Amino acid sequence: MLSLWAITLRAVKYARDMGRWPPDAGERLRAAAIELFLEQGFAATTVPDIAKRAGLTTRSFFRYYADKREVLFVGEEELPNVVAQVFASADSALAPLDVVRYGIVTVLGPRLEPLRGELGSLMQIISTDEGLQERHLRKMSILQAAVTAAFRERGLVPLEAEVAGRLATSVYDMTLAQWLGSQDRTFLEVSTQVLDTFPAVIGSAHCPPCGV
Amino acid sequence: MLSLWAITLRAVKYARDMGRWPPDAGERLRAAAIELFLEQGFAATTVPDIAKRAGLTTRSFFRYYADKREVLFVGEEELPNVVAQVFASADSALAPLDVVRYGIVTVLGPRLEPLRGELGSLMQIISTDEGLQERHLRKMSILQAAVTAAFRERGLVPLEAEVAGRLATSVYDMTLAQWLGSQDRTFLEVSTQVLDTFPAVIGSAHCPPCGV
DNA sequence: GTCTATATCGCGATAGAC
DNA sequence: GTCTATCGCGATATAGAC
Repeated sequence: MLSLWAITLRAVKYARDMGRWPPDAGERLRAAAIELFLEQGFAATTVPDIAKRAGLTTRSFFRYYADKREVLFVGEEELPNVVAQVFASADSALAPLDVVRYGIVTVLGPRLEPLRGELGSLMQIISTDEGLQERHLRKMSILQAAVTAAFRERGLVPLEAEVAGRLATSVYDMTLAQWLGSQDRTFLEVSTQVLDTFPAVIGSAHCPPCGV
Repeated sequence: MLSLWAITLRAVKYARDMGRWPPDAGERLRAAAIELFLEQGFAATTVPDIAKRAGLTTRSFFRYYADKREVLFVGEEELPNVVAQVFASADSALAPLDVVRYGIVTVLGPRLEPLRGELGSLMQIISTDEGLQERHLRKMSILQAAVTAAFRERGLVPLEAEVAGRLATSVYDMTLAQWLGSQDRTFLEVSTQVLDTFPAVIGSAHCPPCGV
């Protein structure tokens, strides 16, 4: 009975100004979750904790997120779009690694540079939990699949496309880690250093033009 | 006391019958799990199912494996040893990619070639479940860390070592997938093709000696 | 080995919004 | 009325505590 009253009162409270329910339930849940993860740690935070802070129930949490980890990976479904955007505007004469460089300079860098603080919080939480690290690896795997597909459409044979996709993903992942771990380097500075390391490690094996 | 007797009796019995049954509880649990995963699928198989088929209790399962996925990843802790074995015998003049080639030819190929059937079953199960794919990615990540550490001890600077570690892991992962997906190619044939794809994709981008 | 917290999800009911 | 977001209840399974 008491709970029925509470529901009714809350309903009345919101009916006037902003609709039946408080808006952006998903975003409120996400904010509450990140707060709690930072305060108490990921493992120590339960879904009921999160739901309570967001003013919702456990059941509602699972309507928005398949599991506790997903709140840290929203927006992932946009990755293929970002990849497509890069490839659509990239000069078709560019070598694979230069397509990656182009994408970082024109799209990834500008997008990520302003988000340093937020990304730092996310990666800091992720680093504390094995399950989250696995989830991060899957995210990279999804990105890799998207890049591989794009390189294939660009004309690379499947094996070359997958290699290119893996290279691109490695560059991204390494750059992100180095950048967030550094004090004052820009994303672009770090990315350039990472990119140039690949030919340095592999390049000595073979170079058709000069025969080395 | 009773359990001690049981263990002793079983040990004697198995010594006689030469492993007509799996030799120990962990291995019996693993065999039961893989059977059930193949029969009913990973998600549809519960830990009580596995324990029952192995003649043990749910509690016992968790004494041997941290979770349901781990039965498919036993032996992973040996990976760093394998890596160390390769690097210990590799000519110190070899370029990074040639160290990888050397390790595949001398250690990985001979080890994996006879296990094709078993590895095929494992990868087939893994491909059906997202959680298992994540776990596989973490296994690759652990391998990568081991290779990176080994390259660092070999004298590469950290960034180069990580690139080399990622390259090595990609070669392994791609080779495994291509090999298991093919009909009659050997692990070594596939690995050579994969290895040669890396310079082909990267080489044309930049070459310090000739400036191209 | 037993007990229990917690994650996850299916189902039906409810309360406005349109 | 239909639709949608949410709640409440309960069932199952995992996983860890005692």
